Amino acid sequence: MFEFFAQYLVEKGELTQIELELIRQAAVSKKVRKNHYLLEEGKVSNFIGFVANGCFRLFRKGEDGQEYTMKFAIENWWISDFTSFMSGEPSNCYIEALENSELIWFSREIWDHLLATIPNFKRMIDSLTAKNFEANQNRIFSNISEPAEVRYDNFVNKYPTLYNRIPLYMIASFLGITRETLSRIRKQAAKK
Amino acid sequence: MFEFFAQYLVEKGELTQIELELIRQAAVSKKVRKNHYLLEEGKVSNFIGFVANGCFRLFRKGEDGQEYTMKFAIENWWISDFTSFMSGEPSNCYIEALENSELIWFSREIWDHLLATIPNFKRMIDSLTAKNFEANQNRIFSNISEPAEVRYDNFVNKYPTLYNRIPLYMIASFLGITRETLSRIRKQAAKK
DNA sequence: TCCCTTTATTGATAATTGTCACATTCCATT
DNA sequence: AATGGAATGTGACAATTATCAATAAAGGGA
Repeated sequence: MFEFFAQYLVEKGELTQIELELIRQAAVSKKVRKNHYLLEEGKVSNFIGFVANGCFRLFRKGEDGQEYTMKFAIENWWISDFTSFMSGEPSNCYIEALENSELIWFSREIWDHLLATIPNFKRMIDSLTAKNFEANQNRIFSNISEPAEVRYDNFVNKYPTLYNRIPLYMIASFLGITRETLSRIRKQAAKK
Repeated sequence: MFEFFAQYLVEKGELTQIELELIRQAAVSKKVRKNHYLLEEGKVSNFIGFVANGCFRLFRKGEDGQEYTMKFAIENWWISDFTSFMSGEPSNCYIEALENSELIWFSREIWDHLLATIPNFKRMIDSLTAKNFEANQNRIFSNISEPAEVRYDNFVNKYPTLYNRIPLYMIASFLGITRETLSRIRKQAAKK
C-alpha cells in the first residue's frame, strides 16, 4: 500500500530512500468504506490524505440543501478541506468515499513536521499547492466565461478517468448545472 | 506613500521597526495611470504589488474575445497574477489600472528574499495566501450553487467599497453574467 | 435471479439569462 | 456650458437552463 505512495513520491518529488523512510514511519494507512465520510461539516479538517486507492468527493451543502461538489479525488490525488486545514476552523464541507478506498493519512502535526524536516517534500507540496491554485483560477474562469456544454467537454477531456466512474449528477453539481441539463448536453454531444 | 503600507504591515503582520526598514529598502514605489496595464497576456508576472492607492482589475480574455474579470484590487490589497508568479510561466491575464494608482512594488527576487529573511513577513503572507485560497473556494461554490441575483447581493455586501467605484459591466463579468442581466437584477432589487 | 434502491433519461413547461438594437445617462474634456 | 464617448438602461425576442413529473435503466444485496 505504501509502495504505491512511495513511487509517487519518488517520481514527483525525487525523494531519497532516507526521506521515504521518514515519511513511511509518519504515514498512517486508513481505509474508508463506500458512502462513509472522512470529514463532516462542523469538524476541523485536521488531516491530509493521499488517495492510494478508490475515490472521494468533497462537497458543500447549499442554502437550498443541495449538495455541491467542490472536487473529486482518485488515486494519486490529495484530499482534505485545505481551507479548514490551514485555518484550523471548522469545515463547511463533507468528504465522502464514493468507493471503498484506501488513504495514506497524515495528521496536521505530522504533516507540518514532515514539511519542516524534508525540504524535497516541502518543495513537492509547494509545487502542488501552486498547481491547485492555478486549477481553482481556471475553474473560476471556466464558470464565468464558458457555457455549460463547453464546461462539460473540458471536464471530460481533463479528467478522462473520472467521468465514467462517478455518478453524473455529481458531475453536474461540480459544473454548476442540474442533472437533467447534463443529461441533455450529453444527448446533444452524442449526435456529433 | 510607504507609510500607508508600513501601517498595514504593523497591523496585519506585527512587524518590528527593524523588519519594516528592511522592507522599506526593498520596496519600489510605482505609479500606474488609469487605463494603463501593469501586466499583459504573454508576459511573466514577475512582481507582486501592494495597492497603496487606486484600483486595479485582473482579467482574462475568453474564447469569445470578451474580457472576464478575475479579481479587483483596491487599497490594502495585493495584486499580481499569482499563477504566473509562482510558475514563472507567461500569464494569460491582464492587470489594468481603473484609476490613477500607486503601488508598492516587489520583484520576484526581492520578494523571495524578504520571505526568506523576515519570518513575520512570511507568516503574514502565508496567512493571506490561505485566505486567498479560501476566497477562491467560496467563489467557486457561489458560482455553482447560487443564482445570479444572490451572487450580486453577496458581492455588494462583501465589497461595499467596491461596487460603486467600478463599472457595472466589470462586476457583471466578475459574476459571470452579462451587463444587461445585471442591470435588470439591480432594477428588481431596487423595488424591494 | 429477483427485487429494490439509486441513477439517468425524457417530456412539458416555466424561469432565467443572453443577444441585439436602441435610448438614456453619466462623465471627462474642451 | 457644450460635446462626444463611454457606460448604463430598456424592450423584444431567442436561447439556455431549471423545475416538476414520470419513466427507464443500472447496480447492489438478499
